[in-house]
Formats: sequence, structure tokens, C-alpha cells
Amino acid sequence: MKRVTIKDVANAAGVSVTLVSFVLNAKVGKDGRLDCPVNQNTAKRVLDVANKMGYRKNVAAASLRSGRSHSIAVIPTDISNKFFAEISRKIEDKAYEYGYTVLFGSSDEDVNKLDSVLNTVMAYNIDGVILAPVKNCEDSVRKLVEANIPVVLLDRDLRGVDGVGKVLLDDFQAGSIATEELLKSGCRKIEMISYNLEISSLLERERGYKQKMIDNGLANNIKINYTTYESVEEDVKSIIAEARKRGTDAFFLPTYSLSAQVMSVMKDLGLGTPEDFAIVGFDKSNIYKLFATTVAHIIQPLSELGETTVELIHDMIEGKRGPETIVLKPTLVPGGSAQKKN
Amino acid sequence: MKRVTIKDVANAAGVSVTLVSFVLNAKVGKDGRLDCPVNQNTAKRVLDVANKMGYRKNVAAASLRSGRSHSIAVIPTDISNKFFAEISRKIEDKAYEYGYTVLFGSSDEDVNKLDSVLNTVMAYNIDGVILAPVKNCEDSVRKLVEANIPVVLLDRDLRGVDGVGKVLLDDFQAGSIATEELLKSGCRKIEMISYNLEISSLLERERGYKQKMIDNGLANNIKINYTTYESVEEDVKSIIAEARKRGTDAFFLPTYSLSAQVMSVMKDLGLGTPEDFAIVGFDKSNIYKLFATTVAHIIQPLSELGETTVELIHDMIEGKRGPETIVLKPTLVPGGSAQKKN
DNA sequence: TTGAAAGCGATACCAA
DNA sequence: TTGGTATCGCTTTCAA
Repeated sequence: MKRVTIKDVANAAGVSVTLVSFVLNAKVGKDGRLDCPVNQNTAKRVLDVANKMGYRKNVAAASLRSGRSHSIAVIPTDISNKFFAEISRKIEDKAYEYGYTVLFGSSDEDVNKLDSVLNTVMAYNIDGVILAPVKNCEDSVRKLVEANIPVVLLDRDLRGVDGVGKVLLDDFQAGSIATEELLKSGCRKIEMISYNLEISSLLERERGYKQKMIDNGLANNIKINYTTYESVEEDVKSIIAEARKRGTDAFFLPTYSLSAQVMSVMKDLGLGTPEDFAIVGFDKSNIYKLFATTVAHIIQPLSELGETTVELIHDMIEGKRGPETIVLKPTLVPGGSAQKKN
Repeated sequence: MKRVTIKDVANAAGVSVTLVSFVLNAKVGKDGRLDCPVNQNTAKRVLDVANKMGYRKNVAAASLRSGRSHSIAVIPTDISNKFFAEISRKIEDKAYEYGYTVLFGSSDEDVNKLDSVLNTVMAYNIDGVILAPVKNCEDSVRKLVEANIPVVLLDRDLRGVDGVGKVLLDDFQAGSIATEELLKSGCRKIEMISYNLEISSLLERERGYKQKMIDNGLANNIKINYTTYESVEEDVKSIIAEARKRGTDAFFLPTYSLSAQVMSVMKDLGLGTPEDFAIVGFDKSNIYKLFATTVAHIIQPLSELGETTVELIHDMIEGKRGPETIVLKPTLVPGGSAQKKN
């Protein structure tokens, strides 16, 4: 069963391949007319024939000739990570609306893996790249920009790289309102647990926390406990244990995985919130509602983040917009975990 | 900055494009030698030159000529669904090992959306398709088979379609051991809540439950409460309310989302497990551990499912294996939610 | 072991 | 409005 080509359609319709190509690439105007320099009747007939024959464009051929592929690459650090899984889905849907096919690849927080994924997708003549920057990826991104491939950074900022679009959360504010909520509940010895990834989102959340502490004359109480993906389980255990000794009031947990980990350890140790520690978590999840006491947490506008990202890359591809920076606002979902302790 | 082509490399290395193509497509033997009909020294030199020039293959051109693309399509129902997000990641990693690029697209449990995604990816000359069947998708899958595109069904079976590989969970057994666990704890009035999706995985889990009930002389207690994605929240509320009235002992919840929903409603109503209802949930998640009482649940071997799927599609693409069916076993993670009620 | 040349199926350019 | 034809970059004969 050979595939139907544009030539087959041309023959069957009794016109040239040029005409068929015109018709097949024409946008349909709102009046139902096909926007191409072809007689409307001929155009309609060609379209009919193509459909009847089950014609499907060979993207490889089109891409080879035109240098464009109508596909974009999306490179989160890990597609199975809750946040990225959900935002990827939003991106997929919106991209689909615009007629883009999406190539996904996870970078695993590793520049080398990122480069490797980029190499792969670049071979596909992708029209644009949406990616979550990882540590030391400045050069990789710069290469894309130099190759004139539109880039939009998602979720994390990257200093010192020009010409890229950005769609970010106001992470400073996220850290600020989380800390404020804990302050309001009477906590003073407020700490953070964070990953030492050196990515802007975490750094800004930390900065928001620190600034709020300073503004409230609590500079001396600032303490950020660092951990890594690999050692998070044991680290959190010992951090919690030591925090009890030094009389820590509360924790602001700037990611979903840290929140889940802390809640898990607390449950294992028979600790409750807010009586033992007040906590504010991050990102939407069932766990906050199902824990013994409802846990306050910061949420990101996922749909808006995803949609904005696709709109921006699309406009950049079409040359309608330059590399803008768009910053969206976080929201606090209150919970018993950050209520008055007494 | 023009892209480096095979011709540029050929010129720079002083050989023909044919040779360059040979070298670039050669597999590296374990002895480090390049497996191609080219002088090893020439081959090494060509490779060097290519690397130095930053050559990257134009996949569109290669695919156009060869009809193959070294890419596979993966079509879950929803990439943001926990189960599919995690398995997609496993698939991505394994596919990457084999040198495949992965195109993802969510079908949303909708045949029309599935067809649309398939149409898109087919235009990419994909080498194979991994998909989770949705209701009434038999014709769509048959079309792929007729077009000689290797297909592996993931997670769900499809009757009446031949020539496709399958990687499934033993869902009958999953239903069976979940029910058995509840029986062991003394429950007799055991019910299920399930989606009316008419997909094999759910149907088999239901069958396993029913059979176990029948085997224990409890045929009269069999009751499956159906709901839909859209109405799950309100449905679960009323199901739980009525179940209290009729003295239901326990629920087997055959998906993660149903488990989370039931736990959420129970918490809202101030109900505890196992004293009000014993429960067994499905799929790995933090929520089972963080609920007041640890919740028993069935887990699937995700890594194995993902890896097996890629291995099978790869072997089918290479013609090394036919369309086999592989069934993996579920495991029960015990929890207080299914302990003796008294 | 090497190379020349024919296409793969579209799009783009130019001419009619 | 139409159509002829060169061309994109690679793989694949076939011949040397």
C-alpha cells in the first residue's frame, strides 16, 4: 500500500503539483474560502480529491525543502515530575491548537543530557525550543540563539544570555508570601529546606524568604538547610531532628518533593503540624488536603504558564514578538499547618 | 551561519558524500572499529572532520530518502496523569538508549483525538507506535497495522485486533489480590468504585474482584459503583454517603485518581479507615503514606512496563520479534487501611 | 574500498 | 491563475 503523494493527487485532479501544494497549504478564511492564488472551484476540487485519496503530507519532504517543521521541542528536567508533567500537558494542548507537533525530552538537571537532547531535536529542523534551564547551560542556550532558533525559558531564569523569551513565576514574591503567612501565625524561627541546584526559581524563593525575614527584624533567624535529589530522604530526617533540638518554629518548603518528604518524615516521627512545626508547601497536590492537618501551600498558575509559553514561542517564530519576559503571580492556599500554634 | 551538510564534510575530508554517509551511519563495534565498508583510517578521519565542523544530520533529508525516521510515537491518554507521566519517562529513557526520538501526544480517552494525533505523527514517518487504547479505537489501530507500522499496546488490551504487540499488567490478578486482602481483614460487603470507560484494564480489575467474591460465596455482595472523569467528585460523595447507609465494609479503588478522591471525601466527612471503610487503592503515591492511617494499595512494575514496551517495539521494528503479548505482575503494598477492623 | 548519480516528496521560483 | 523545474540533504544503487 504505497503512500499517496502530492503528485498522485495532481494527476487525479488533473492539475499541476504546484497548484496542489498551494491548495494544501492554504489557510481557510472565516468565510470558508481558501486563501490562495487558485480558482476557488479548482481549489475545492483538489481538496476533495486529496481527502478521498487519503493524502497525508510527508513532513520530512516539506521540512527538507522549507527548513521549517511546524514542530517545537519542549525540554523539562523531568517529564515525570508533577509540575512539569502538568505544564507539559498544557503546552501540548496549546501547541496542538497552533498546529505544532511537540518533541519532548528530559534533561535530568544535567547540561550534558540537555546538549544531547538538543542535538537530537535540532536535527529535526524544529521551529523553536521551550526549555527549563539547568545549571551551567548558558552556552547551550547561546548556541540556539546564534543558530537563530527562537527559545523560551520556562520556570527558571538564566542570567547573561540575551535574545531569549522567558515565562517565569514571581518566585521572589512566592518566598515572600509564604514567609509572611508563617510570620502571621506567630512563627519567628522560620527556616527553609532547599535543593542546592543553583537555579533561579529556588534562589529567588530563598531571596523572598530572606528579605521578608530581614524586613521583620529576624535576620538572625534566617537558615536554609540544603539537600540534593539523591540524599533528600536522609537529609530531611536529620534536618528535622536537629531542628527540634534548636527550637525551630516553621519550615517553608519551596518544592513539591521537599514538601512531601518533610510531611512523610514528620508522620514517621509522630510529629504534627502546626504544633511541632508550622509548614508552607509548594505546588498543587492532593497530599496537602489529605495530611492530618491541611497544609498551606503556594500554587502556580499552570494553565497560564503553559499557554503563555506557547503563545510567546509562536509569536517569536512568526516574528511578531521579540524575546519578552513574562512574570506570573503565585497564590497562597491557606491551611491549618500555618495557623496560630496556640 | 549555514548548517554544515554532508557535502561540506566530504569536501573538507577530500572524499565522496557516499563515504561520509557510510561512516556516519556505521555502528561502532565493541573493538572500537567502525562497522562499514570503508578503510578504517579514512573512516576515523571523516568522523574527526565531521565532529570538528559540528556536523549534525538533517533528519528530514535522511527520513525522506530512507522512509525511516528513528522516531517512535507514544500516545498515552494524558501525559499529566501520574501513571502515564511516570511510564512515559521510563519509555523516553529506554527509547533514548536505542537511539529513538519520541513524539508524545495525549489522546484524552477520545478516538477522534487519537486519530488526529496519529495523523500528525504518521506524517513524520515514525517507525513505530506505542499507545494506550481508548474506547472504540479498533479501526484506528487496524489502520496502523495495515500500513505496516509496528504497534505496541500499553496498559490496556484490545480485542479483535491482530498483529499488535501488547505489554499489560495482570489486571485480573490485581483485582483478585486486592479483594483477597480485604477479605482477610474480615470484610464481607466489599464494593468497587470504577470509571465506565470500557477499557480492559478496569474491566479485568473488576473481573478479578467479582471472581474472588464468587469464590468466597459472596456473589450477592458484589457491587460496582460507576462514575466518570467529569462527575467523579460529586459521584464519590453520594456513593460514600449511601454506602454508609447500606453498611458497606470496604472499597477496592482500581485507579489512583479514584483512591485520592475517596480519601479526600472520607477526610471531609470525618470518616476514618479501616473503622468506617477498609480500602485498597491503586498505583504508587505519597498520599497512601500520608493519610491518617497508611493505605494499602496495588502497585505496577513501572520501570519494567516501560522498558519492556520499548524493547518490544524495537524488536518489532527490526523484525526480530513478532507481536507478542507480555503480562507483568502487580504487587500489593499492605497498609492499616486493610487491617482487621476490630 | 571508493565514487557518481538517481531519487525520496515536498516547496519556491520563474515563466506563461 | 496556472504549470515546469530546480532544489533541499541525504541514502541507495551501481559501477569502477
